[in-house]
Amino acid sequence: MPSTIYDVAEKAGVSISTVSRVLNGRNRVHPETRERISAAIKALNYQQNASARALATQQSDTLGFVIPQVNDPFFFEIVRGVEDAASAAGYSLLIASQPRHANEHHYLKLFRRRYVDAMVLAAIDAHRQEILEILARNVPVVLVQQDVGEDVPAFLVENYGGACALTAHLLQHGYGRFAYITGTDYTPDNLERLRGLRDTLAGYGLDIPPEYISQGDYLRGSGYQAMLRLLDLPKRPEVVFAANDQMASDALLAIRERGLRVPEDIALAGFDDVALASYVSPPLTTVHQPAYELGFRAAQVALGMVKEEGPIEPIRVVLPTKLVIRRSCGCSNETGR
Amino acid sequence: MPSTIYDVAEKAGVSISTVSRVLNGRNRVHPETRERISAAIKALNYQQNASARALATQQSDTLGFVIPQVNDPFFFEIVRGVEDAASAAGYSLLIASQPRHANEHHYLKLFRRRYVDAMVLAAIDAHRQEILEILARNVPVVLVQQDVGEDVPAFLVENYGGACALTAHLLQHGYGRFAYITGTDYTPDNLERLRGLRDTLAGYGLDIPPEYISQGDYLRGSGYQAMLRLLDLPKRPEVVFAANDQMASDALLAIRERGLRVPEDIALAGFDDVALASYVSPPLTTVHQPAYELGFRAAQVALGMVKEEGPIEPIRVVLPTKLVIRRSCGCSNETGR
DNA sequence: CTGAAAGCGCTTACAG
DNA sequence: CTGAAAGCGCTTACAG
Repeated sequence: MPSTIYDVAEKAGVSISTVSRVLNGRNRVHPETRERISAAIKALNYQQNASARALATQQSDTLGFVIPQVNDPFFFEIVRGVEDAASAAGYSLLIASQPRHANEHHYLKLFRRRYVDAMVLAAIDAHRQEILEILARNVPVVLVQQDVGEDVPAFLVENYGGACALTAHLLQHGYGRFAYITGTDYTPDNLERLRGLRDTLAGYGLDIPPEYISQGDYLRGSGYQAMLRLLDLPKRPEVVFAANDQMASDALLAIRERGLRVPEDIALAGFDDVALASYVSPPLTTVHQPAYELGFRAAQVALGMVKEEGPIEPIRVVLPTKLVIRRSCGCSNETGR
Repeated sequence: MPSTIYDVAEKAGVSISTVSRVLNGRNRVHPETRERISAAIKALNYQQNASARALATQQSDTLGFVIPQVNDPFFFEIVRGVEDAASAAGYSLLIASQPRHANEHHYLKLFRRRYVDAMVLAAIDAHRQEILEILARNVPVVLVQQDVGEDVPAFLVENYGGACALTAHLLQHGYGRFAYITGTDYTPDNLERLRGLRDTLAGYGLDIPPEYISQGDYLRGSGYQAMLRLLDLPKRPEVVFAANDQMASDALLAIRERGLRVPEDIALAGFDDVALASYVSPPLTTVHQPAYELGFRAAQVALGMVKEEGPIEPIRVVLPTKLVIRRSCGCSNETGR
């Protein structure tokens, strides 16, 4: 049986109020008394019961975090950021992963039980209504890589701008026939990236016909199939932009399997700047997303809102992306061209 | 203000005992009463307070999980397994990541507060003493990729056998001068793999001199430096076995940078069978570890022990590994030789 | 500086 | 089938 605050109080010859005081270190306690209590705590190997504390204080000191049920290194970078921010602030991390397309958002039920003082949802196909309800109860929610309206706090990334910068670079190489391997639309980034691609092409009087847009799902393997379809087109693309590095890497495998070379026969680019991107050969030209920072800052903001009074302010932060030039675009070294 | 069980009871015109009964669905309740209560729950959008429940029942329905503070895809596969097992059993997952070499094991303090009904520790440099203490309090802990003695439950992987099988295959190619890029010794696997390598070589009258063992740390980048040192040896190795795929992939970069080819000039192999292994070129011959299963089963066992009476049985499971032949070893296709 | 008491929101024997 | 009451282990005004 673990010992309780009563055991400590008894052993130290004081009331539990005083024990509680030294535990929480807020009020002043006579040094001698404090000493006795500390000794008793150590002797009994006493640990505060977190549930009892949570019940009494109405806060759990835990941060809820939800990610989609995928095995994407990009998300795990986000997780690391969230974890670091939480533990730096003295919070625990309760993680739930959410299957895509779940009709019931189980984690939300869980988290609404006050299990959690704040939550961050990463790339989750959240229902606007549900989130507003939670916010209305005054528990801070911040979204990462997701957007359900101006009135809910969100950390986003410069998807459009990143895609524009990348496309502009690709155009510099002189490519004219572009193809795009799409991700899914649970989150806004896929469409944003496509929009960046299209707008930039339009500025050069170029367009991208529907058959040059090949459907993938961001996950391992899908880029391979999508690339094969592109390769079967009467005129194969000169350059393909995949919505993430994973799909670009799979596309690379498909291209090579057909006996073609990257970038000589087909140039290639991805998005994310995941570790994989620099290990494939040729290494991928891509757009860096600050995944760790995304998670870290989102968690910081969510936790910061816990203490604040009044309604939650709609914060919206768009983190910059950065073009990373490697060799799959046709550049011969990593400093460009 | 979220509503409580009292609000529901009042609205339904019953006592809180009865509300609790329908909430937990154990005892029988008159269908009509149940109906009224369910309606009240829905109307008030009532959610059980998890802390209060945990305090009353003495269990939190959460599983604690600790991983080292590294960004290794191998660990994230384990995480997925643990998460799936936990949510299948109706448990939440409390995650903590533990810096290597931390003098204070913060997560342990946290988890001992009864925050957690059971815990699994993956590849953590745990102190045997601490773990025995926890076990003594009757909270199940199971280790993954770690071993602190026969009396604490652990899920391990056939590291020795895997290394033997790999080495045997490499020997078949006729290589004689072997090198090893080591990982760290926080967990037993590095030494086990080296032992497998050595024993198998010994069977052929071969040995591996100290200068052919190059120190890495499993993490990104270290394999590059370790390989460079090997390349600077008067006689470069014919084949190098890196303790994980990450280091093997970095070694590949180093070899290529020196203008050498894999496998023609130097053959290469890794361990883990992480996604990266099949994307580098040539793809890595490696040893598959059932990471997801490791996590899933460890969590299942830990959770299973929660309900059981009496002392915790020392379970010890060694999961099989599997040789995965690709091309970095010198085979020309993926079916071997 | 310290203690007695109420309260946080549940569950669970115990009666009936 | 249902209710009253005690208890889970804390915190926090309120007195003193």
